Amino acid sequence: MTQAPNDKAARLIDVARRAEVSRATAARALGGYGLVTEATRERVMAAAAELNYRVNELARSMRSGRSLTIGVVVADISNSFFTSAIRAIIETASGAGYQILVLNTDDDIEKERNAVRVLIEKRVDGLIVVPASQNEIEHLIVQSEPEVPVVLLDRRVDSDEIDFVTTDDRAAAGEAIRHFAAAGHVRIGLLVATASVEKYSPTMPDHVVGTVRDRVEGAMAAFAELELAASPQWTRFCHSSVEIAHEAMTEILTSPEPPTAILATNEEMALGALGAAQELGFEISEDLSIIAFDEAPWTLVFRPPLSVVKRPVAKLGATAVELLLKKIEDNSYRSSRILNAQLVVRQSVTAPRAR
Amino acid sequence: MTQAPNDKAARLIDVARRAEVSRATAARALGGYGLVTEATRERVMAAAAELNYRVNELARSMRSGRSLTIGVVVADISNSFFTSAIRAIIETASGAGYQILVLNTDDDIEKERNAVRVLIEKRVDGLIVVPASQNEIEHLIVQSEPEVPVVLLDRRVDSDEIDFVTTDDRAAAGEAIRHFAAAGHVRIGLLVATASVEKYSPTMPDHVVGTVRDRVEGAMAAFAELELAASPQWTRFCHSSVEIAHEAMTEILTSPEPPTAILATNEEMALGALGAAQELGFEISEDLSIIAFDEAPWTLVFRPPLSVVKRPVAKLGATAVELLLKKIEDNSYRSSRILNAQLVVRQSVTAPRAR
DNA sequence: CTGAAAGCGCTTACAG
DNA sequence: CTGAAAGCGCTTACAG
Repeated sequence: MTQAPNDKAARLIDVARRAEVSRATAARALGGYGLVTEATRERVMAAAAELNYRVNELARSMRSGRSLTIGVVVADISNSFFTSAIRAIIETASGAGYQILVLNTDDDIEKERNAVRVLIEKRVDGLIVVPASQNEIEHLIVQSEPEVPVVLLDRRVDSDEIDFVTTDDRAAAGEAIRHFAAAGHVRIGLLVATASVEKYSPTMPDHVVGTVRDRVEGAMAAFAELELAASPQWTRFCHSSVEIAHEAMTEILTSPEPPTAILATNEEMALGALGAAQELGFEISEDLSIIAFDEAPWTLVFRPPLSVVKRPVAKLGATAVELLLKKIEDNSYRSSRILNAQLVVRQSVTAPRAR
Repeated sequence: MTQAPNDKAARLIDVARRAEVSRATAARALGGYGLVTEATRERVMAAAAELNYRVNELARSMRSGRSLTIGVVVADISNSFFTSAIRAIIETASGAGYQILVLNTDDDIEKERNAVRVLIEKRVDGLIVVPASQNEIEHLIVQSEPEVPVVLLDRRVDSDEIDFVTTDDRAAAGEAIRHFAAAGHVRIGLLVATASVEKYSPTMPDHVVGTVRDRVEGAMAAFAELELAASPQWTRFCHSSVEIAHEAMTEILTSPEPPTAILATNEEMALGALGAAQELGFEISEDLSIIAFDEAPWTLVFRPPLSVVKRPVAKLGATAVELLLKKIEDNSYRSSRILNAQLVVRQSVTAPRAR
């Protein structure tokens, strides 16, 4: 009777030998499928336990053609919004027996391409991607035959060929602007995070992802509707980093006629805006009202508590996984979701100080 | 001449046939090893490109016995400290050709056991773990034959058998306490995060991880040295959540003789402490001085800017990977690291208000 | 320089 | 109810 060699992990065949059955029978007993007598099953289980047998999922995946692994390509793992999404993704996926391979791109399209390639080589069953660019998306479409299902998270692009899960940021941005206007603001600025620019710029760069465009257009539509001016003087498109947002905000606030309110489209923008404003001696809400996208945990504890656009981040992540799993089941399945975002009014917006 | 079937991914054999060579030759050309004539190599590369060939890493891993994957089991992916560590882990690992499988445990020991089992079944080459418990660590030691190398991140346990990378939190906690004392504080409280308690408790639970003990002992040693009382009245051991820290802090601050200073051992504790203090009308620094572990991005923008114990989080993550890779190379390699932490003095500590 | 063949550890039709 | 055998897609000694 052969024992498992001591220096190697026990294999199915070691278990089978110890239980004195064939590999097929051992596999059936262990897998809990097919027909096995109770006595045989117990013998196999005992042998497996004694040998501390762990199935080799690599081999299983080879055979079955499914790796039970989902690749997640995220633009910015430092951002707490994406972290929360990843948390939900991990939870939902592991509930369905899938594990998560995470790659970070820092919004670099080259890293994104590379990440997708690596994940496909690892034979992930599907991909959840927060894309860096609106137009450089070939690697997300034609990646391989057979197609690996892809769902975009948070950001959508203009291709009909890729499904996405995002929030209604157009409406949310409009609501934020209307909230500022209702408080009496007429000079309202935008600090917009986008991967499409190196540092920052007063005009919208080409090829920003749909989500960024939505936010800007939502704001612009509200400006038009309220007959408010939207001056490039008050707006900056920034690479998503606190430092760059800080610089951009400093420029805005030191301009001749600075805005009295600012909409920051993510956590980094908010942190940069707040840092710059405080550095220049602006009191938040009295001198500068602010609304930030995403309910980062600190926004509640900040004084004054920040009014935020709250997006259902856990649901976003969970929905992306659910959609992806359906696409994995049925490769012709197509569906995208737009979840509602909601303005949470706290205390960072007040009437502008009389001049 | 056979073509790759249209509905399936091209395999090595499809490339080989198209280039009219054997699989062995195609593999050598593609892999860039062994001997191949330039002409053959080009033919193979061309065929691979035409068929959009992607090597199947699953098969490669089976054959080579290395999955080029590292498993990361993290206790709390919402905590920005761990997120930053993961970021560094991903970066360092992918630089060395390894990918990262991330599982989250919410500090639940059962989830941790399960995570380790799943990762071993996926045949990860090594494991980086932020362990939930000090004593329930069998699953980290005897997990399988041959042993899968493990490096603990941030938290260490008392076993000599497991390597770890952590920071010198004993010294850091002592320094924080001395800083409070130097400002004139005599009633100093501790808000200590630990997975070893359901909600919160004034006494140290059994089996807290070494890192937690270090922080407490570092503080206690400083108290003794300074001849300061350490009252359980001012201290709570909390499950690592903002809500629970908030509750615990409320209890502390509403006690007859509340502390004038508080050391919060992570981001959640800090957020909870701040929330509770503000809710009760305590001015931060005037009524309650505070030092928090870890330099979360918001601590700089908070008013007053928070004094923090800054730990080299990126280096922690990178070092864990480096150490793990060495252990993967040489399974007898043993090494642990304790990196320096540093008190960053900002403005959240001032003299206690005269009573 | 190139190819035939074995083998990594599984699962699953097929036969009995 | 159980087993012998093929095959998933690679790589690598071995032979030529």
